[in-house]
Amino acid sequence: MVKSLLDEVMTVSLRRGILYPSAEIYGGLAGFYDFGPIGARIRNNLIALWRNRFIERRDIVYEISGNTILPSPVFKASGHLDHFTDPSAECQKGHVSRIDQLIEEKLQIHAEGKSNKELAEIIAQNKIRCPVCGDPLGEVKSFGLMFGTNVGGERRQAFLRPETAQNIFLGFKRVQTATRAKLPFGVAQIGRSYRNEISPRQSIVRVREFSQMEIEYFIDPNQMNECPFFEELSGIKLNLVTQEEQEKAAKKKSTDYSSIQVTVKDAYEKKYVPNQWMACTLGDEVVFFQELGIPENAVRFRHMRPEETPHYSGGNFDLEILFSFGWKEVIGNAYRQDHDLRSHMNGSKKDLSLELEGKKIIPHVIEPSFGIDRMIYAILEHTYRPKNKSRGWSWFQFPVNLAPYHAVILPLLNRPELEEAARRLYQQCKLQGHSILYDDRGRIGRRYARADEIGIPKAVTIDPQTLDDQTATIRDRDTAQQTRHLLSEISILLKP
RNA sequence: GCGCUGUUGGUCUAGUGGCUAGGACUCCAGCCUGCCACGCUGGGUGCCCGGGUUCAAAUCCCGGACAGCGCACCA
Repeated sequence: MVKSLLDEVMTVSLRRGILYPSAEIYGGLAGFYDFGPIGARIRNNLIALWRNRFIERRDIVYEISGNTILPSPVFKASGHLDHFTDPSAECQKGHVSRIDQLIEEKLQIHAEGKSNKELAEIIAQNKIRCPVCGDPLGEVKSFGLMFGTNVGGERRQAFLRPETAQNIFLGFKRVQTATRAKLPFGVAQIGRSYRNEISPRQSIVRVREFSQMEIEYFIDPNQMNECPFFEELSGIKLNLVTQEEQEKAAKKKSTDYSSIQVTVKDAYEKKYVPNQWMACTLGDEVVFFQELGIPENAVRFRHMRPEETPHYSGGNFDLEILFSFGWKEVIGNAYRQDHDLRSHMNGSKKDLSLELEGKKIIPHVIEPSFGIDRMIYAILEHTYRPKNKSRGWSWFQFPVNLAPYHAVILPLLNRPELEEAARRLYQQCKLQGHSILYDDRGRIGRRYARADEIGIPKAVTIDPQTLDDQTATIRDRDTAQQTRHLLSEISILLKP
C-alpha cells in the first residue's frame, strides 16, 4: 500500500510527539489536536520568528493579548451572529438538515441569504420533509459556527471568538492612547480562535480550535499608498492568481489556476492590488515563507473573487500553499477599509475615530491573518524527506530557527570520561543560549537517526580523541558529513 | 452534515467464529561497541467503544467515536 504524504507525516508526528489527537485515550474529538513536546517547540519557534519579523523589527506594531470569550454584542456588531451561521432544522427523530441547501437541492432555487422566516415559509409551502426519514421538519434555527457559552450568575450570553481580530478593534482606543501611536500603526495578536466547523479535515489544516497570528494595520485612508516598507520590499516577487485567471478557468470548469509573477512594485503600480500597503503586506509574507523552508513555487496569492468576499472588502488576497491535497489558504489578507471600527462605533455608541489635523477620521485597515496550525502543517509537509537508499529513515529539513533543538550532544561510547566531557559541553552550550538535547542511549547510528527524524540540524559527537585534543565532530543533518572542531568553538558554530 | 473506505502493541502490519493473537521495527534492561536505526541476550505493551447473534466474537450484525477521501461547508 502506498502511503500518502499526509499519512507519512502524521505517522512520524504521532511517534515522535509532534502532534496527536486531543483526548486521544477517550477516542478523541473531531477537529482538535494537541501539540506534543516536539510540536510545541516548533510552534513556539514559529511564533518567535513571526514576532521578530512583524513586531520587533518594526517600530510601529504593538502586540496585545486578548481573551477568547467575548460578550454577545461584540458579535452582533461584527456581523458574526447574523452571518456566521447556517440555517438548519431538526425533525422529530433528531436528524438535522441544512435548510438552505435542502431547498436549493429540491426546488433548484437560490436560497442562500434568506431569513429563517422566509426559509420556513418555503418549507411549508412546498411540504419539504426530512431527507433522512421523511418526517415533518421543525422550526428553522440558525446553527451558529461559533461556540456559545454563558457567563456568571446572570448567565450572560457570550461566545468563543471565531477570530482574534475583534479584540484588536475593541481595544483600539486604549491601545492608541496608551502608546500615543500615530497613523499608520499596527496592533498584533497571537492567540486561539474557535469555529464549530461542520467537518474538520486534513490533520491540523481544518480544526475547530486553532491559533492565529494577526495584525491590523491602521492607516490614514488618504495614505494607503504611502507604506513605510515599500522601498524595502518593492523588489520582492509575488506569485499572483488574478481574478481574470479564475474567471477564465471557471469557463473551462477548472480550478487549476496558473499564476503570474510580479514584483511588489509592479503589483502596486499596475494595480494588481488595491494599494501600496497591500502590496507590501504580501511581499513581507513571501520573505517570511522563504525563511520557513517552503519553496517559492508552493506559495501563491489568490485574489479572492467578489462573491467570496464581504461587501465592505476593498480586495482580499489569500496566501495559498500547495499541499499534497491541493492549494489551501494559510493566510488571509483583507483590505477591510473602515468597516470594523465603524461597526463597533455603531454597536457600542463609542467614538473610535482619531483626530488628524483637526479632522476626525476613521482609519482604514489592512489585515493579514496567519493560521499557525496550517503553517506548521505546511512546514511539516514541505520539509519532510522520506527515507531512501542513502538514508534508511525519514527526516525533516527544518530551518535552524524552527528546529526543536539546535543540536544533540552524543558521547560515542558509554564510558564515564566521555559522558563527563559530553555533559560539560552540553551545559556550556546551554549557557550560551542554545536549545540542546543530550542523548546517550543506544548505538550511535540510531541516535543520529532519532535526531534526524525530528529535524535537529547538528549532532555533536564526543569520542576518545576528544580527551586527547579537546575536539569533537559535528555532523550536519542535511549532508550527514562530519567535521572536527575545537570544543571551545562548537557553541559558536551551532549559532543559527 | 451526507456518502464511500477503514480502525489489531509506541509505529507498521499478519490473521482465523474456538488452543496462552503472530511478525517486523521502535522502546526498556544487560552485555558488546572507535560513527550512521543492520552484534548478542532478555523483557514490556495490543484486537477503537457500546450493544446484539452465538456454547464461543478481535472476527458476523447494529449503533457510536475517530481517520482518510468525495460532495457540501469554510461571514
